[in-house]
Amino acid sequence: MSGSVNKVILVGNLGRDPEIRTMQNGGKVANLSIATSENWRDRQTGERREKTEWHRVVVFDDRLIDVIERYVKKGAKLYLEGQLQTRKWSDQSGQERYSTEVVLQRYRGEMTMLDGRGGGGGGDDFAGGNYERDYGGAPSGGGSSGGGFGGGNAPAPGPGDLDDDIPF
Amino acid sequence: MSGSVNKVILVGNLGRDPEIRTMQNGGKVANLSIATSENWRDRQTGERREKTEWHRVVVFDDRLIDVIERYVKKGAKLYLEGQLQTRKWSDQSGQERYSTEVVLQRYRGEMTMLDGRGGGGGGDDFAGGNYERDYGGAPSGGGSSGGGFGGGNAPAPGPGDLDDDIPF
Amino acid sequence: MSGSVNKVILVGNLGRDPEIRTMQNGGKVANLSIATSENWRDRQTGERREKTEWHRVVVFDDRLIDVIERYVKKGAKLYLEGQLQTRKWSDQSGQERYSTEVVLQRYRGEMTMLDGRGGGGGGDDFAGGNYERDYGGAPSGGGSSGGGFGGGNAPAPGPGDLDDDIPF
Amino acid sequence: MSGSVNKVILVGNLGRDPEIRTMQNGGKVANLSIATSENWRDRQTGERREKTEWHRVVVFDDRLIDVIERYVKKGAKLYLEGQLQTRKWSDQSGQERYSTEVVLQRYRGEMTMLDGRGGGGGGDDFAGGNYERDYGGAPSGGGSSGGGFGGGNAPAPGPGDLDDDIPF
DNA sequence: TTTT
DNA sequence: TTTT
Repeated sequence: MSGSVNKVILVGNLGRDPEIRTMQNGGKVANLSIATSENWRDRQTGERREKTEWHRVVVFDDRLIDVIERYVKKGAKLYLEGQLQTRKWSDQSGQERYSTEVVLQRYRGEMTMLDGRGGGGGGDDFAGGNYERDYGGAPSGGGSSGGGFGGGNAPAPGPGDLDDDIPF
Repeated sequence: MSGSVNKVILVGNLGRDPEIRTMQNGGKVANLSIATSENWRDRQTGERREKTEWHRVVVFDDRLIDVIERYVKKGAKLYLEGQLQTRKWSDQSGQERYSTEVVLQRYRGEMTMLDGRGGGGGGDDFAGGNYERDYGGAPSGGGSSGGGFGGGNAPAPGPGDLDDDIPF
Repeated sequence: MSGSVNKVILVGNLGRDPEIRTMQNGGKVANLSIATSENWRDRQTGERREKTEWHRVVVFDDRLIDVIERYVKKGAKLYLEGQLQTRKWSDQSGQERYSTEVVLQRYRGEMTMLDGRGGGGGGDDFAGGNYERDYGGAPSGGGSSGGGFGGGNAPAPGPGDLDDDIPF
Repeated sequence: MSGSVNKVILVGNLGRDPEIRTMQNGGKVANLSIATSENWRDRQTGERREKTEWHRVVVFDDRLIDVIERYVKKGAKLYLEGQLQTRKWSDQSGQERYSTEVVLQRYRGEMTMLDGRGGGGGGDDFAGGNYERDYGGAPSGGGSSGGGFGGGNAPAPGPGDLDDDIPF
């Protein structure tokens, strides 16, 4: 189908350490179990209640997996963006089962660490967060610049040279 | 847990008409089956391929369900925003099964119709789309207004009085 | 227009304490200045670079503002979800100026605190994050439940009773 | 900063044809003007009101610009995902001005056409929507597969072979 | 102005 | 300037 979007955004904490395996083709897969929860006051009883939801997350992006291996542990708080996928599998008795996962693939998912962790180790090429934004190349060309829409846009200032003094 | 986010955004088409039921408590539930898909060219074979993903969507918001009943049919293209929920149930043989759904609840979900449909049937209080933004009350208070951040913000212009002539 | 979506999602840190004012109508407004940034390695020079973007955020939701007043300080990391709005104003010389802001209104915005802070000050009815999910009422009715789609959905288990033992 | 997210999601219609220019470096830039709006009933007067918001969108991704050149015209409905950027410029009188835009860069933005248009012309490599998902390569490896989390995940079924018969 |  |  054309014209579709399939996007999941999660912020939550890992319930256990990531599980990382190598596939036959040499690629890696990381499985994460992440919890989100919500609190509310019960209208009837006035009591405070909480409901936790657990999400299966599967990462197929080797660069993200590098970061996961180095920095992501049980308890870590993550921002994750991926796609919903339901896959069929057969249980031990041969019955068809379905499992729905949040899948992160290269260029189709993002991961950002939200606690201070990371950065600790000598990892030169990863400074403690937001790996996704680091895939290479300048993030921009950024400057559409120029004044009016359709006016002569400027040369392309490049990131880092224009927004350090916004007055608010 | 505090500090969590659980959000799903889907744009896709309904694979069948919505199924709407009334619960014991009088509330309604709508079940939608929505497809998203992606296309890509296979690097090996050079062939074009497509993969369709089906999503179970459950709506608990009576206002959205009103709209669904009136305007949403098989084939309709929708923007949906909800939360991931996995629930346990027992199959006929007593085995535990899990099902993951995208759940829209009041104030915790959005639905917008993306084809021209709707609006057709004299519906005064719904003009063909974006029901979510219609929950009542002015959408704004809108005007933070005033010039500088922290400067004296103005009275609150209210929606509709300021953006009809943006020069781009 | 029908069929439109206007959504901004930010995760970043406050560059200064929130500014909160009371409007003529008695409602409150909070102004936040939040930074996001991205890092990348320059392909030419091989140097690491960073670009910071500052965002004006305006909150019109008194419940969120209560939380902000109590818990949100300079340096705090927040998840914010709101809408883009551009408003016109006149500078001291009478010139028309435009300012674009991320606006959070009630039921049309979310805020979640992402650092351990909050919860500190005896606040019984707010436990350190995710205020948005706390607007009242059970978050669910949650249980579509039942087995098959269209099958007889169950009574509505309610949050909190089903997902503490998902086996993954 | 590490740990930040800067994301804008828009669904709306183009108010005019895209403006496409070639930069000095040979890259292209597309400027789009897209409208979103919301409707609500005024609580005081009971009247229906509508507020339209206009957004400046700047696209730096040549692949998306190819699609825009071929298929995107005034009136087109689009799903767009990009980042907020505010840039400084000087007006004719030398005054500093700021302009906030939604910027789509390669691998950091998405665009999906939401009306039936496109696909018309012989465009073999683009079938009428969702260009973003077409960047190349299989979208997956898709199959984490296997039964349990941490259990031996299967070979990687690949997209397209498993979900045409999900029973809901 | 934040943060790492 | 769009769209309904």
